[in-house]
Amino acid sequence: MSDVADRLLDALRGEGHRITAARRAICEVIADSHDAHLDAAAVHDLVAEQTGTEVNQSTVYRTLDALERAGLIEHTHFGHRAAVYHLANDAPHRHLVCEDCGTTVAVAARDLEAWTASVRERTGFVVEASHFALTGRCADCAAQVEPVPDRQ
Amino acid sequence: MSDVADRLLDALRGEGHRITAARRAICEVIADSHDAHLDAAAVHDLVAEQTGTEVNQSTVYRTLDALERAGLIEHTHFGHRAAVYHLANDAPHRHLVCEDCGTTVAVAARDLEAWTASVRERTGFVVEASHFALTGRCADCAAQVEPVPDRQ
DNA sequence: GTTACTGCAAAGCATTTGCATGCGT
DNA sequence: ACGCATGCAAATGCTTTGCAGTAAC
Repeated sequence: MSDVADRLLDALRGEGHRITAARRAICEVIADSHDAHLDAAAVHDLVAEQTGTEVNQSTVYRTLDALERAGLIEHTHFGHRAAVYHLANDAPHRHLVCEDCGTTVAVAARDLEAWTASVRERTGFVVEASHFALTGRCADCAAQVEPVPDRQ
Repeated sequence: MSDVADRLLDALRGEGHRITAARRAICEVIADSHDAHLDAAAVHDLVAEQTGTEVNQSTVYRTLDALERAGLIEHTHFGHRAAVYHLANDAPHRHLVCEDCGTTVAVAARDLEAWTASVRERTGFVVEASHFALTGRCADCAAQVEPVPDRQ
């Protein structure tokens, strides 16, 4: 269907993997989901919904793993919830997750660069902030905790 | 024993909680551990080692939870590993965890403030970066991946 | 015809919870 | 004596894994 799905499948094939109905279906869902952030359960459900293929959850995990090893997708941990997957070529961004309501906000990766660069210089540590989301409180929830937030 | 442990116990008592042998032992371990970062299993084991009291793991969790609700300790998630606990009055800092070897590095909280302030201004989101560690690669592991890291 | 992929079920890990007993107050 | 705190075991949620059958190459 979508050329994105084909690109994923071609890449898998290129790594010597076999193309199966399950993988085709999973790649289609991933390709269609665009910038949505799906967890493994969501991928499983969407595969059933969109393609009519019933794929075992283990297979979903294994396929997502294969796609990730191939550098095609990446996963991010949103707080305590299940890991979410997205295409690797999305615009680099960091995720902020509200600990109260679960709302997520994306911010451009670049804004953090000054800080990560200085950390790297001082400690040698290379921060890869995209794998784990940053947590905190969204505007609404922060307002509830602190009704009249001073602009500091 | 330590006055820190007594402070913890007093605070618990002040909140209407009962002081038991288990809580006394757990507070002693927490107080002694100072700036170490212990997970629930480590607390459990240290309690047995240091105080000779065999406390059930559930009790450890429940006591740590009580201490946290009272604002006496805080917990942080280090990557995929179990949550670690530390006294709440430690110097504010952020944790960097190496995804390869697990090494942790602490950096002062202040350095991130410029970024969190700008995020708050633009999106209203209040970043609380201490609850989840930031991940990446420590100097050694980064060097292995990229033998001659250019200083960018 | 290989052997990678799949489904299934079970295990893993950190953490939580229901319930009956026991101990602090 | 009242009821919170404990131990125990089971349940939870996400993810991984062992195994035998099946299908892709």
